[in-house]
Amino acid sequence: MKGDKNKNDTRKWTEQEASAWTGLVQAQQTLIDKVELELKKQGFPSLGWYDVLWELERTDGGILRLNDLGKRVLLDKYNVTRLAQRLEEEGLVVRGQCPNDGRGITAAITEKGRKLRKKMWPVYEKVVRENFLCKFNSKELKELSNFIERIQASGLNESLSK
Amino acid sequence: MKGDKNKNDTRKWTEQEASAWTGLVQAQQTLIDKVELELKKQGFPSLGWYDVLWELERTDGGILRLNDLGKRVLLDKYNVTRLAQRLEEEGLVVRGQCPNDGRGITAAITEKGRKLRKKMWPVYEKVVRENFLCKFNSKELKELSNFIERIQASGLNESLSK
DNA sequence: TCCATATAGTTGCAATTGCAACTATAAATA
DNA sequence: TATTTATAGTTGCAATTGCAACTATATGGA
Repeated sequence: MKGDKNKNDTRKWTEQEASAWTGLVQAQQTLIDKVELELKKQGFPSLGWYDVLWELERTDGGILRLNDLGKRVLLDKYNVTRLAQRLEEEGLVVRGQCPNDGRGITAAITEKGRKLRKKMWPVYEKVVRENFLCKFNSKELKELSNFIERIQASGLNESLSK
Repeated sequence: MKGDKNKNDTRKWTEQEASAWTGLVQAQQTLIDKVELELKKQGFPSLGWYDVLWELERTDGGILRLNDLGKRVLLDKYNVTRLAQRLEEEGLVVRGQCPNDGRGITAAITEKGRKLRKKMWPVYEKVVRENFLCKFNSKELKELSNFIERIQASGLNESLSK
């Protein structure tokens, strides 16, 4: 552990590297912005709400612990707490005690929640299709997916906590 | 405009489509989260601050109008106003009147701003390299870039404003 | 069993973001 | 030139997010 300073040290990026990274960030951000804009334009809640409703709906029984929910939608726990609160205030979700674990709180999607999600879907799907999916054929989509999976595969030695 | 309802209408997504989209969103989010976490851990300001400083620094003269700045970092105008304020409070940027246009406000990076950005860079670059760049060789990176560019190429008929 | 530590969730407060209304200058046009 | 319309930026207020401290239950030993 001595003279290996420039092993993984700062380097100036190649054009390729810079464009891949900034492109990835900006493309995703722009897509998300478009989805959010369209949802709002049509009077729907944000994508964050959609994500939670969808994660619940796709789960057996439509119920999840806040903790699990948070992991799936990449939210910090304090934000899960509050989002669940807001969703409950709107009647889209019901909170309850977790049966096995005295610490656990569950969120279950309601009928109203399911209906709302279903109405939001076409709006969401249309934006993503027209701005993303439509640009790739099936083979390309697979290649892209493979690249992306590689990104997600955990890093060198990074902790995966969150 | 009559019976063309299901032309671009909602469809259920294929596995491929779903995984490409959610993968893209989650991968980018996870990467950004890691960068933010590491910056914070080392006592630096957020990525948003970095982006602004970098856009200024890479510009001739280190100066930009808030409007242009906002476009480059994908921020809404009211957020640019405020971010510029905060950066100025920290002495990282100086605001001024735009010479040509009476409405315009400029932001110029200061020496302190340049120094800070330079110190942040290795932290930022390390996270991106170890979690993203290192997973692709040069050829793959080029392919990925090409895919991403295709996403960015404006959609069917979308307005590009923002 | 008792204690230390880890995990789940909540909450107060500060910072940031989003929305809508507002001011001021520029540009277009009659 | 006078008038309308578009653009640049700001600001008050509400909603959301981030941080840190806190409560309560679980879990793993001594």
